[in-house]
Amino acid sequence: MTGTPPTLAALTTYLLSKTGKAARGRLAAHLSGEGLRLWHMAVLAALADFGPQAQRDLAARLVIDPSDMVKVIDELAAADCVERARDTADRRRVRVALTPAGRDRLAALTARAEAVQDEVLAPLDAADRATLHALLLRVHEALPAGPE
Amino acid sequence: MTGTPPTLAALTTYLLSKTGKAARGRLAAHLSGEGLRLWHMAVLAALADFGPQAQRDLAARLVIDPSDMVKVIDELAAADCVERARDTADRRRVRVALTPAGRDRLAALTARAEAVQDEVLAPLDAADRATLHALLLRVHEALPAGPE
DNA sequence: ACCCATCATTGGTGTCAGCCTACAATGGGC
DNA sequence: GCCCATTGTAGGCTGACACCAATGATGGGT
Repeated sequence: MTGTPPTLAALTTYLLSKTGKAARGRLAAHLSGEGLRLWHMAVLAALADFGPQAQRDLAARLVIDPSDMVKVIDELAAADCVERARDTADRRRVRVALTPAGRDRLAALTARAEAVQDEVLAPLDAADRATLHALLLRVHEALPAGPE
Repeated sequence: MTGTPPTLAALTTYLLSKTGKAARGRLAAHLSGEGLRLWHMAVLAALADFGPQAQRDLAARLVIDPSDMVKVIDELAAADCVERARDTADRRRVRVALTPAGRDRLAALTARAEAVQDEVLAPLDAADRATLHALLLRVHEALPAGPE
């Protein structure tokens, strides 16, 4: 079966959307096996890369609604991946920090993500993957921050 | 603000997912202005590329649930983009065909899609876009058909 | 001391995509 | 003629996602 209509396959954005969705879907499937969603991984990554943060700053950085961030942090805290502590200087703020367990969890998740990546990018050799990554990075950096 | 955590930006699949979502979102926004969704465009493209089809074959080709296909065709028919006709040989089947109006509509939509593409791929020159497209095409073709 | 802004939190809304069941009409094997 | 498979159709359910309003605690300016 010819599968995809050539009119669509000719659009780079279509391929981008389709392959991106495939990648996201696969990773999400793996994560849901552990009771996690993609936002959980994003939060863990942000904490690992940028250190402990006020909840609000985390939400702003990841461009997620603060009220949704609460739930994500709730679940991460329930899994001992994250610790909440009132900021002693400004007691309105809650400082969120990665626990050792959280760091391990993140390592395991990135390993899974790389496995998914190997699967999705199977037809490309190392050089191809590098150029693809570089191109996408340029596109991504030029994208406006928000979802729109 | 540093925006994206490096741990995530290092994953090609993350960039793929993010840029793909951006592209899809922008095009969807344009389409919704005309009361259409992405599936409508996909169906129009499939009809233009492969000719009139039984509804079931269309659904199988695009990997969409037949019951959802009904609604998409309903809306396309209401907009005079598509014609339904019972197959005279097998009266269970419905042959769906593109109308001239539908063909025009598709041309307008692909023009919009290319405009969105120009916007998203702004940081890349023509050569970069060509290599990106070629790489994505290889990845896409290697992807299994279904969503999983 | 007072007023307003900020922060985390709760809870609710709307949308959308994907999926699954039931059903009526039709076709085709036997 | 009978039984089962196929096709289009209708309807509803679910999970994810984004967004928004209200509230209680706190901070800080004046």
